[in-house]
Amino acid sequence: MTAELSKAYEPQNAQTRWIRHWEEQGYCNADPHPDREQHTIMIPLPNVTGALHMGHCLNGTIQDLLTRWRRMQGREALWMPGTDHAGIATQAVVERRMLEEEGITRHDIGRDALVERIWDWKNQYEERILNQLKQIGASCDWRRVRFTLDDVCSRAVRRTFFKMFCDGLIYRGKRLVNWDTHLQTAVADDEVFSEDVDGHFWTFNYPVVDGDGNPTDQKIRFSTTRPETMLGDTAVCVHPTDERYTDLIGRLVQIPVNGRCIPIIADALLADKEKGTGAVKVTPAHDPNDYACGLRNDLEMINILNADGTVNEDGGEFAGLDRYDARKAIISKMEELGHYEDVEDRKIPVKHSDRSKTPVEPYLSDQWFVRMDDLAQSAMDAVEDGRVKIFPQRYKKTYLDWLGEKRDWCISRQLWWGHRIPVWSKKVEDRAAAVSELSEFGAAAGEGDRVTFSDECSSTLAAQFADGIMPGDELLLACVDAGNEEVEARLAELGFAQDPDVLDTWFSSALWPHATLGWPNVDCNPPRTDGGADGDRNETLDFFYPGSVLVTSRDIITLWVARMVLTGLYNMGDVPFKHVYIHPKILDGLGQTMSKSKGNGVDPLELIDKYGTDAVRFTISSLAGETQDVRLPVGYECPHCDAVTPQTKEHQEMRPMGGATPSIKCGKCKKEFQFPSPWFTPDEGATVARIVSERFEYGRNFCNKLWNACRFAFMNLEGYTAGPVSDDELQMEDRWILSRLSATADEVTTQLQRYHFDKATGTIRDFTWNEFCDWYLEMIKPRLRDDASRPVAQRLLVFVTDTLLRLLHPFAPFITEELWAVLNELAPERGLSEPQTAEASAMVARWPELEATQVDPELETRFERLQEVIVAVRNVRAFYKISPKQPLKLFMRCAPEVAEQMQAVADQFDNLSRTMLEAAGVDINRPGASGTFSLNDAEGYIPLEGLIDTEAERARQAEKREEVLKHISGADAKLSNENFVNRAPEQVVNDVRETRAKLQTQLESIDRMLEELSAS
RNA sequence: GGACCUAUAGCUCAGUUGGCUAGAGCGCCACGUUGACAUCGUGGAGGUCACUGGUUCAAGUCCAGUUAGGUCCA
Repeated sequence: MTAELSKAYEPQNAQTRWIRHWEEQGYCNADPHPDREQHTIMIPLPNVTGALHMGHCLNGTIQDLLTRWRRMQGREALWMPGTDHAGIATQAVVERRMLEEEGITRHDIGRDALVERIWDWKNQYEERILNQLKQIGASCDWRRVRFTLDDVCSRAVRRTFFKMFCDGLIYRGKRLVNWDTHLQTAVADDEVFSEDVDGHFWTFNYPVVDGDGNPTDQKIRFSTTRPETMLGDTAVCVHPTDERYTDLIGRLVQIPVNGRCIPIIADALLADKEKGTGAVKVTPAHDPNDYACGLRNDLEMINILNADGTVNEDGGEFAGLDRYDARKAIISKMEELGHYEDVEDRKIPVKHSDRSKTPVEPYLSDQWFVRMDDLAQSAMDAVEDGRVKIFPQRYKKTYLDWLGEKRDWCISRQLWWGHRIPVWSKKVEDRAAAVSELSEFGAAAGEGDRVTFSDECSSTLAAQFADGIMPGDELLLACVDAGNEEVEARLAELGFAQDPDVLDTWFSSALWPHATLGWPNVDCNPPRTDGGADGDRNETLDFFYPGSVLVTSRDIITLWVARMVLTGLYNMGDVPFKHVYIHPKILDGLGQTMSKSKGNGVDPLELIDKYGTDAVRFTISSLAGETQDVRLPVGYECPHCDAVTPQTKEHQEMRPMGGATPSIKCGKCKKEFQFPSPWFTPDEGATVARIVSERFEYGRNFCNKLWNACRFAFMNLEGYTAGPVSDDELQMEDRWILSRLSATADEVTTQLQRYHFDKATGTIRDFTWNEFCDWYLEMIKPRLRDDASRPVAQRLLVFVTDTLLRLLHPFAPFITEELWAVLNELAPERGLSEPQTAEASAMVARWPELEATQVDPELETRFERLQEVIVAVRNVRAFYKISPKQPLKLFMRCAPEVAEQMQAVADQFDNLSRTMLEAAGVDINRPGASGTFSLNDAEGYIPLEGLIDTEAERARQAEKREEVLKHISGADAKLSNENFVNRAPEQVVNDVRETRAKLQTQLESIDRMLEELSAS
């Protein structure tokens, strides 16, 4: 039976079919299987703000590669999929869209309506993201898809919060945050970027007053870029050793615009004698440095802003003004009062919110915190003692440095989208009355700031007293565990109000590795399909936790990896994963990180459409090693003429202006076309360019090569029978390919274990292309045409193809399945020693573990000599422009044992270079008019009567001679250096001597040839 | 300000613990198409390993500094 494959692999069709097939067969599913080793990967949950880009594609490809590889090794391999709600990012995207398209803000529609809109957005993008993952071939257990805001994850969040609250790890406190006045929320430090803007540097003075507030004749000068903060100044600060001001320290100044008197203090950390006047105003509630200074010097902290950036009631006559209007008003007031001195233009670095792109204000507000000291320490210990290993190792430092700071974790966000903080609070008039009010939930008692409950209630409710927002106020905070809606309702009836804030997204993502497996529930989701049942333990969690490896990018080592370790240890008592592989980041052609927010993200489906999934995966894995970044220039393929326009920054930033969808003019055919962008959707029916990237031709070409190698093999399997092949039936090329195949399988396995995907990919590509295709297939062609030798050649061919497809499956799942299916038809039974029926699908085939004894270095060396001779002959042929079809004769001068080897493979000289080996031995001399070549231990002559160009040949050899001489002098320099000979390891010295000898042989044979050429 | 990374062929990148004549893919040049593959084959050209010092018998590789770029944390 023979089958003829199409001339080229058609990816799209195969992809659709196999995705469906895998899902139907349930190959991607993983269930507890106590007699098997487990392999667990938790996806670094992509957020639902937008579609995945090539960075995610790299991330996903690697996880799938590992999962498929481990599955083939017989592990119960779980890859858990899901997405992240990404609190602020998603809310910001939806709000921005809403404003752009409808001109409304969240305050126009209210909390519930906004949240509903965000759920719609989430549903849309979750679907798109999961589809993208499926299209890249992700073999996730799709039954287990989780979302950080779903019921299962929410329960884990509630339980963790409750547990931490009970353990005293959660507290409420004031903190200077980056306040986004547009979105009216705090944004984290990593959600802020700094940008230089044109600003001003004003100089003012404050009059020094006496104890009664009466002016003296002194004044103190200072400069500021934000005059409006004057309203919140609570000190003026100078350097303690600044002689200009020594006598003023401890005196008072009056703020002219509101009349408040504030002290002049000395603080070496804040004031700088060299800068400006040496004096600075201090606004602790509105500047990070001033805040620190305020804490050091116990200064009053006056908040002068409302959440929307307008001046609050503490601003007196300026109350209600926007901060920038207030700035103008204050400047003119100061001028009017005679305290204005000077202004200069200056570039000022201003922090902007990454979410709204508006300037943030440092803002003092109430926030919730997790105490990090012990938690952080536990996570540091886990990495220090190797329970968690980070690859590449250098990232260990990033992790430890960050955790080492043990900064308390601010977990509250003033948003509407996220896990609502499960705390209800009420103002307290009388502690005893407040405690007794809670007694209806179970015997309650006050103990310091904490309220304790009797046992039956302690798993439901926890409470503590805390300071309220206004000075002197006291609050009772009640935290409720999940699943106690009746308690929540009753608290509301008692006048308790739930905290309006939501939790930081990372709080829920930190729980991902155990929450997705069902913690703290005992029933697992989905239910077991193997007839087993979970009893009072969650077997799924028990079996799959802890995970094997986390695959992620370096920028979230601190945000996420560290926190997962810490919550894993806290909730589960064990680390969430044993290994962390940090992969390179994908940069665009301009060297910037590819990101959802920059608009330079390339949808992998674009490239998959052009090159096929396997090509994209293969290329991507060839890029993933220990390096930090990978540059991926892309271009737009003109839909009219196919010319490629490289993507520029302008393209990335183009947005619809005045309603018109942006387009690009092709440089070649001058026609316009639209293009895909994260910022907008091209017009219906418009001609849209495809995104392409030359780099993926690497993978596409490889797939084509593999396809055609198999096509060739399949065309030659007519009459194939399975059967054992004994050692003495093997030809030299068979032994060689088996040796190389074993070495390759071993190397690929080793490199995968090390997370060196680039090397694994390179190894298997080199084998396939440079060894299997270039040499082995060529060498067995004559045998496949010959009835007597065909059966064994076919068995070898089938065996090597089979092994190759297994090795390639994790890298290129679709094409290998496609080829595997055909191979199964043509040669269902295969194997060299004991042929067996092959597995139904490559995905569930066993990973090759070949005998190391098949690696035969001595044979490989002999084979290399054969290759060298053939290349040398081809070289001569090319040099003299002799047609590949014209037969040549070859004479070789070499040692007897080499001659013997050459004679043994003489057929292959004919097969591979159309050359008859006429004679070989020590006494061979150059026939007249011959082309020549010299190798380390042999020289060859090819009679070229009538074709030889003596001058050209002499020049060619002379050039070669120069090169050899250069290397000889290099070797001589070493060998004549006594220090080298005496101090370098013997092995190294011997190697150089050996090289020197080979070079000498080469030189001698070149000289002899030159001599003969001169004679002829 | 602190930390990490990168700089090797025209382009994108490999190059273990220092040690044989620094490699690959793409691109380029020449030749080649009736039998697996032009998404290909054969052959070839192309590099002062960013710069300056240092350590060493020996440096692309180690150390210090400089320059340029990227990133994280303040």
